[in-house]
Amino acid sequence: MAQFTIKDLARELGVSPSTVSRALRDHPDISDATKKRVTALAEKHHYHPNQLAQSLQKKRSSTIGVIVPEIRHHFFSTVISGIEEIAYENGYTIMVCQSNETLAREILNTQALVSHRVAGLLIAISSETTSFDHLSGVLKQGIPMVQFDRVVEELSTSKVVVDDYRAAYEAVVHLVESGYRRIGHMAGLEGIALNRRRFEGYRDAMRDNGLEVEEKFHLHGGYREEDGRKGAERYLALDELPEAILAINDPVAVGLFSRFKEAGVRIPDSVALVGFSDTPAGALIDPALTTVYQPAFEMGQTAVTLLLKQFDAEDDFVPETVTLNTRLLIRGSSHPREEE
Amino acid sequence: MAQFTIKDLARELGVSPSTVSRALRDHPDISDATKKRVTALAEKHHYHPNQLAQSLQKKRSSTIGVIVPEIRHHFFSTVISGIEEIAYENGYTIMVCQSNETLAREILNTQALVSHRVAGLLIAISSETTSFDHLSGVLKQGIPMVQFDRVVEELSTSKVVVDDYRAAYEAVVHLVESGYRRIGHMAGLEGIALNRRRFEGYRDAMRDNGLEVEEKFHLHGGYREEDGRKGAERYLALDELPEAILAINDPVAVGLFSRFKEAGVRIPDSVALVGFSDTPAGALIDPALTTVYQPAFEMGQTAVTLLLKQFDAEDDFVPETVTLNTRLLIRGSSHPREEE
DNA sequence: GGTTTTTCCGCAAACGTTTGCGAAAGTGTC
DNA sequence: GACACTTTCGCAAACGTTTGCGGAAAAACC
Repeated sequence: MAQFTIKDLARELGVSPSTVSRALRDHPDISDATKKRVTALAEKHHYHPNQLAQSLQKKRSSTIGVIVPEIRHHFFSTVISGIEEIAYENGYTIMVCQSNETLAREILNTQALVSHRVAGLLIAISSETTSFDHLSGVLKQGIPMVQFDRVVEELSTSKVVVDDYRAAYEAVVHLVESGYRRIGHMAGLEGIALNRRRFEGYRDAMRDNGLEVEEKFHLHGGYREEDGRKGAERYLALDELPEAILAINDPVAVGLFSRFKEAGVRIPDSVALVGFSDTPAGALIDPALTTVYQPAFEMGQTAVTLLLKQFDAEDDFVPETVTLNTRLLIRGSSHPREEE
Repeated sequence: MAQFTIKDLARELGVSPSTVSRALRDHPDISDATKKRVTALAEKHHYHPNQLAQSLQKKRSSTIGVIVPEIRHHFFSTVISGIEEIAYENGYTIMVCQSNETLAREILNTQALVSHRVAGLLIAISSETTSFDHLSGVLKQGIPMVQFDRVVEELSTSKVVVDDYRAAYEAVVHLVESGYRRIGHMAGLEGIALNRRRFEGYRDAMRDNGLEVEEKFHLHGGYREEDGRKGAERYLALDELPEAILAINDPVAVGLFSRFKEAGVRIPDSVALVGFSDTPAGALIDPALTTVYQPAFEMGQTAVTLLLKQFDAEDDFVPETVTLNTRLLIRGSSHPREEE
């Protein structure tokens, strides 16, 4: 009924628990004969070691903690998928928490994971996270940590990011080459490094092409489709629309798209759109959304890999930042402008 | 540097570990004075109990295991989100595994979670899962389990499902009322209860409306968009197309949609489409996809709730099956047929 | 002031492992 | 047959908790 333990095996075999333990771990001190007896019985009873006891004793668990803003967002669930994949291959299981984009929950999440003595922590911070005490706390406890996607630069950890600056820059160049000049930017919240980098890419690309950033076309908002719709409202309330908009991500772009469409604004004839991160939805809207593809699955894989590397390094470890390549997927929503 | 323990607190305060433990848990045997001293110091050192040790000692962990076919699928990541939400509120953290739709990994997943001595298990089985020894094994170990979405009827556990039969039935009725008669069904794999129930709903609705199920319009395939595209190929290879197709889920419907669109088949004029489960993509394609909305988030919430209920029940527990309501979202892809 | 009761706390065992150390056999050497 | 090794195993402590039990001191009773 209950769980089978080493002691039970030991009793049944008439040996000591330590012998069973060593036999199972193939310790040279144990004779082949008893090893066979032990493994046979273990097999028979479907014995699996209690990871809790094992972790406690070894002071090292086989669990990796993951904190993301929202599990159900396509980008993050894909990252998690990638994380699980590699973690699984290396004998780790993952504990997943979501901060719901709030700092308070993020703090509680980290505490919970520390309490569970995870071997390491993978995190993409919430949009509210501007103080990092909870994270440096984790580091101080000696728990390895890797940040991905949304990272705080100040913290000395490994990081996996994409080159947001370059991605945004290239997206704008593409728009310019397609004939769009008055290009707006529907940005995320201010103060977030990722948003700032994308803005800078946008700004510099504009400047380098002799174009001016028109402040009225530069809005701030959240990360969801709903925020995109709200943004569209604000654009519609202006006396004129930009020729193109670079959105902070795909959901926002889709929000802009659907609200614009309702309002009778034609895409891309009246307003061209470019998003970030290739959600499946983007490929299906009509016209399809031009977007910066971000390798979410690979990002998850890379994050764990860096963490595992840190596990092995122990002493001579130096944080590493991996920048993954983005790819601009050019589709209908930024179709070259017909000359007029 | 390392983790702070009860012993450290005890030493620093000059009391015994047991006193610290009791003080932290507000045991009446401890005086208010020492309770204050203990909690103050614990606060100061950011002490958090080691869950591993706690679980080991209490023989009861605060972790809930979750196994889904694929984390990155919208439906499942939404379910997981719902699970995490309620689990979090009740002081549980979740361990997430994906079976990648294979039985082999599902078995390893269950073993890993049993090894971690999860308090309970939530599972949606893989499409390969036709033998259940690994699951009955879990039950035999005394670990409570709740199945959701894809369930195996034979197992005596609580379940959360939607009424697939009725949902499919209603979808077909809607198509019939919209003027479609020769209705095909792009089904999932055979042998899966869920697929069978949807098929039966489809079949009975056809029969009750005096229509015939035409076998050539009844195809089997997987769950992904790609499978939908393959299905479309097979439909296109027929000498004629059905007037409408009920797809096993949204990704498949979207796959049908995009392949049909490429082939110049007009939706819904030539072929009407109905999907299952309301992925965001469905709302965005043009025409938007008529679909059976499945309350994924709520399904996750309900599953944990049932599990928690079972935790409390202990002795007098009887498995319970909750059937959540679906809702047919009628959109453009099944627009009433113009009379000819 | 003696007895009983109450208050407060510590000892020790336990949860299921792992591991250093020591000890009992067996093996080999001269 | 004495000695030194080698092989094979068990004892016991430890990981960080919790908890039954008992005991010392304080409080309460007559």
